[in-house]
Amino acid sequence: MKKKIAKQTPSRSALRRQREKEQRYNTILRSAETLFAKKGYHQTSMEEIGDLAEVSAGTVYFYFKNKEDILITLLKEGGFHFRKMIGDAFRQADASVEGLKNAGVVFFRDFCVQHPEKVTIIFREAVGMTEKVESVRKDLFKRMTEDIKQALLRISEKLDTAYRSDLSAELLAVCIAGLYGRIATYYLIWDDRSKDLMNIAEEAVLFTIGGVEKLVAAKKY
Amino acid sequence: MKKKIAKQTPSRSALRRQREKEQRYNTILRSAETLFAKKGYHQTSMEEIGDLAEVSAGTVYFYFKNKEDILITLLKEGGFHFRKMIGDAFRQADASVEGLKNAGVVFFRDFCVQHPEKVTIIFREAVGMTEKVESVRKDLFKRMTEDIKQALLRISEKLDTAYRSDLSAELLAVCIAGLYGRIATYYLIWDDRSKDLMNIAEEAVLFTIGGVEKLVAAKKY
Amino acid sequence: MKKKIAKQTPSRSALRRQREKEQRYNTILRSAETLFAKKGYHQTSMEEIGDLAEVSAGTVYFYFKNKEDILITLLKEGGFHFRKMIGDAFRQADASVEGLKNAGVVFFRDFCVQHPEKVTIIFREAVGMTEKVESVRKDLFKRMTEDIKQALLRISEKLDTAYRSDLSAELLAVCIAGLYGRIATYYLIWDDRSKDLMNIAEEAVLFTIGGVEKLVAAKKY
Amino acid sequence: MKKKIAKQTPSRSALRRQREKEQRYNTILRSAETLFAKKGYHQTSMEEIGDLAEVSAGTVYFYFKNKEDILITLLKEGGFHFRKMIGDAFRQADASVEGLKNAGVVFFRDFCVQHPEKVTIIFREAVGMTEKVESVRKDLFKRMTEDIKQALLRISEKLDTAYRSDLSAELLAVCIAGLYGRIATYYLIWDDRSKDLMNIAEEAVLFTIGGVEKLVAAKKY
DNA sequence: AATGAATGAGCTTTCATTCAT
DNA sequence: GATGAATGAAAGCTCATTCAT
Repeated sequence: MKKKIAKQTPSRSALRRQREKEQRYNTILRSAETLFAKKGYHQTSMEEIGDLAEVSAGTVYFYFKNKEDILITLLKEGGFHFRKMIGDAFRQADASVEGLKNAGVVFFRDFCVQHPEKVTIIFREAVGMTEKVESVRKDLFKRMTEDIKQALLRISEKLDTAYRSDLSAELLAVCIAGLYGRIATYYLIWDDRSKDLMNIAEEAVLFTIGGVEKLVAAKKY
Repeated sequence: MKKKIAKQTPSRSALRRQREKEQRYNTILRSAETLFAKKGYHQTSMEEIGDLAEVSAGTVYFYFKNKEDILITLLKEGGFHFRKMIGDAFRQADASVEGLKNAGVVFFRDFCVQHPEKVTIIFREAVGMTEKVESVRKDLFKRMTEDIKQALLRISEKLDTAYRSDLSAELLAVCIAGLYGRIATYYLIWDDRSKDLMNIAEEAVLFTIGGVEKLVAAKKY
Repeated sequence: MKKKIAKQTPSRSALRRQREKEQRYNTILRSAETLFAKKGYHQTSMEEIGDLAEVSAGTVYFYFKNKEDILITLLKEGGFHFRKMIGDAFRQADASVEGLKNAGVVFFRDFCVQHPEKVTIIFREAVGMTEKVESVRKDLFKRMTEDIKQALLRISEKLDTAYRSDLSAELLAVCIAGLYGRIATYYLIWDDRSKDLMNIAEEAVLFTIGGVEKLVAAKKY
Repeated sequence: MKKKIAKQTPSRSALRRQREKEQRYNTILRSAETLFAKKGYHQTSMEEIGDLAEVSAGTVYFYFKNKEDILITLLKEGGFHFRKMIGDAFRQADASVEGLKNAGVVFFRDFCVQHPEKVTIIFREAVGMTEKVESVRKDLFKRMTEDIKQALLRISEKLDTAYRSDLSAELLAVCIAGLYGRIATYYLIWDDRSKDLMNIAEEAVLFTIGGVEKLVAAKKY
C-alpha cells in the first residue's frame, strides 16, 4: 500500500526486519517440529511452542493461522525436502537400477538420519489427524508414489523391458514407499539402529530390486 | 437378609447377567471401533461412544478404565485377530513358499476386506497417540515382525537355505510388514480399490518372494 | 431410552432430581440476568455466571449451549412474560380505550418496576449484539407491535371508527411501543424515578390516547 | 541545524500536513462508522478499521486513544449533527406547532435517510456498551430531550397555554424522542421502508401533536 | 507520522472423568 | 450396574494495545 515512489532498493533496516521476520518464522517452525516429534502433536500446546521459540503464544498466531497450519506447513516442508532429495538421487543415477540403489541410500542416510524429526512428523504425527492434514498427507504420499512409479517406468524403458501388468508399476511404487517407511519407523523411531543403517539400506535395496525384477514380464524386442 | 454361602453353581439369572455384561462390553467396543475408524479418535467423545452403544457415558467407564484403554483394547484385539489369521495360514501351508502366498492372500482378503475398521485403527488411529498406545502398537508390530521372521526362518530351514546376513530375516520381516501395511492404507483407506485387491495381492506376493529370494545367500549342504 | 416397562409414576428421587435440575437451570438463568443487567453482557464472563449460581463454568455449559444462548433465552423469556402481561390487561379491559390505559399501567407498574433487569436486557443488553440475538429481538418487537396493532384495530372496530390510512394502525403501534420503551429507559434505567411512575404512566397514557385519536379518520356509520 | 525561532505564520507544507492530518482523522472515523454500522462494534477489529482507511492499525492509535474513543467520538459527532439539524428546524419555524412538524420531517428526511449509519450507531451500536459510552449516550439523550422540552415550553408560552403538570413538558419530550427513535429503528434499520417515510413522518407528527394537545391543561389568560 | 511485529490478558469452549443416587 | 449431572483443567484463539524503528 504505502510505498514511497522512486525508492528502488529497500532500506537497510527494512531488509534486516524482513530477515528477522523470516528467522522468527523458522524458529517457531523448528520449535514446533522438535516438540511434535518429541511429545506428540496433541501433547504440545501453542504456549510451549512459543516458549521454546522465545516468543509469546500470540506471536505464534502472527506467523501461523492456527496449530493445524503449523503441522501442515511442517508436513509439506518435510515432504518437499524428501521428494527433492530422492528425485535428485534418481536423476544423478540416470534412470538405471543404480538409481534405485542411490535413492534408497539417500533416503536412509541423508534423510532419515539427518532429519529424524521430519521422519517422525511424516510417518507418525501427521497420521490420523484432522481431515485436512490427512488429505495433505495423502497427497504427499500420492506424489511420492508417482515419483517412484515414473522412475520405475523410465528404468524399464531404458532397459527395454515391460512390467507384468498395468498395475505393476504403481504397485511397485506403493510397496517400495511402504517398506522404506516402515524401515524408518522400525529402525529409527522405535529403536535407534542408525549405526546399522547402511547395512539395512543395502539389504533393503536388494529386496527392492528382487521384488521389482519379479514383476518384470519380459524383455521387449 | 439371606445369603447363600458357598454357592457352587451360579444361578440362572447370574449367568444371564454375566452374559449381558459381556454383550454390553462388546457393544461398547464395537461402537468405539466404528467411531474411531469413521471420525478419528480425538474427534470421538466418550458420550458419542455411549450413545451409539445405547448406554450413558458413565457406563462406558464401568467397562473401561478410560478412553485410552478402549483404544488399547481395540488395538490388542485387532492385532490378536490379525496374527491368528496369518499364523493359521502359515501353519496350513506347512512352512513353504506357499505359506508366504497364503499369508498375503489371507491378509488382504480375510483381514483387510473383512475388517477395514481394524485396519484403520491399527494403521491410522493408533499412530502417534499417547506413549502408552505407542508402546502397545510398537509391541504389536514387533510381534508381527517376529511372527513373519520365524516363518521365514522355518521356510529357509526346510529348504535348506540360509539368509545373506544375521540381519536379513528380521529385515525381510520388517519389509514385508511394511509393504503390506502400506498397500492396505493405499488401496483401502485412501482409495477403495477392494475389487482389484486379489490382483494386487497376487503381485504383492510376487514382489515379496522376489525380495526374499534376493536375500537368500546360498544353499546349505 | 432405558425405561423400565410398567413403571407408571416416576420415582420420588427421580422427581426430586428433575426438580433440582429445573431449579439449577433457573438459578443459572437468574444469575446471568442479574449480571448482564448490572455489568453488561460482554463484561460478564461465563465463570462469573457460574460463580453467582454456585456452579462451575462447565456446568453452565451443561444447561446452555453457549453464552449467546443464555442471552437469547433471557430475551425470549422476558418478551414472553411482557407480552402475556400486556395481553391480559387488554383482554380484561374488553377492547376499549380503557384497555389502552390498563396496558400502560400494567407495563410500568407490573413489568418495569417489578422486573427492571428484564427491561434492561430487552432494551439495552440485547441491542446490537450478534445477528442471531438481533433477529430474536427484532422478532420480539414485531410481535409486540403486532399485539398493539391488533388491540388498536379491535378498539376501532368496537367504536365504529376507522384509521386515517392503511399505515396508521401499524404506525400507532410502533409509536406506542417506542415511547413506552423510552420512558422505561429514561425513568428507570437511567434515573430511578419509580416513585413518580404512576404519574408518568397516567400522562403517558393520555399522550397515547391523544395521538391515537388524531389518527382516527372518521366515525363510520 | 537551523531552527526558525518565533515562527508566526505556518509554512505552506505545515499547512498541508495539518490538512492531511485532518483528512486522515476523518477517513478513519468514517471507516469505523461504516464498519460499526454494518458489522457491529464488537465484530469490527481495529485492523479492519485501519484497512478500510488504508492505514495500519497502529496509526489508528495515533488519532484515537482507543476503540471506545472512536465510538464515543462517533456518538458525539452524530448527536451534535442531529441536534443542530433539529434545532435549526425549530428556530426557522419560530416556535410554533409548525416547528414540531418541521422538526419531525427534518429528523426523518434529512437525518435518518441521509445518515443511516449515524442512526444505527446512536440507536443500536452505542447501546449497552461500556459505562463510559453509556454515560455519553445518556448525556446525549438528556440534551435531546431538553432541546425538545425547551421547544415545547416556548411553543406553549407563545400560545399562552400551560401544561397539565410539572412533569408534562419533560415527559412529552421523552415520548417524542422515544417514538421517533423507534420509528427510525423499525422503518429504517429493521426494514427499509424509506420510500414510505414521508407518509410515516406525516402521521408521526400528527400523533405527536395529538399527544401534546392532550397534555395541555388550559389556556392561560 | 506511520508501521507492523509483538504482547498477553482474557475469553469461550470442550471433554475426560468422577460420583452420589 | 447404570445414570447423568457436575467438575475443572486445559486449550486454542482473538484482539486491543504498545512500542521500537
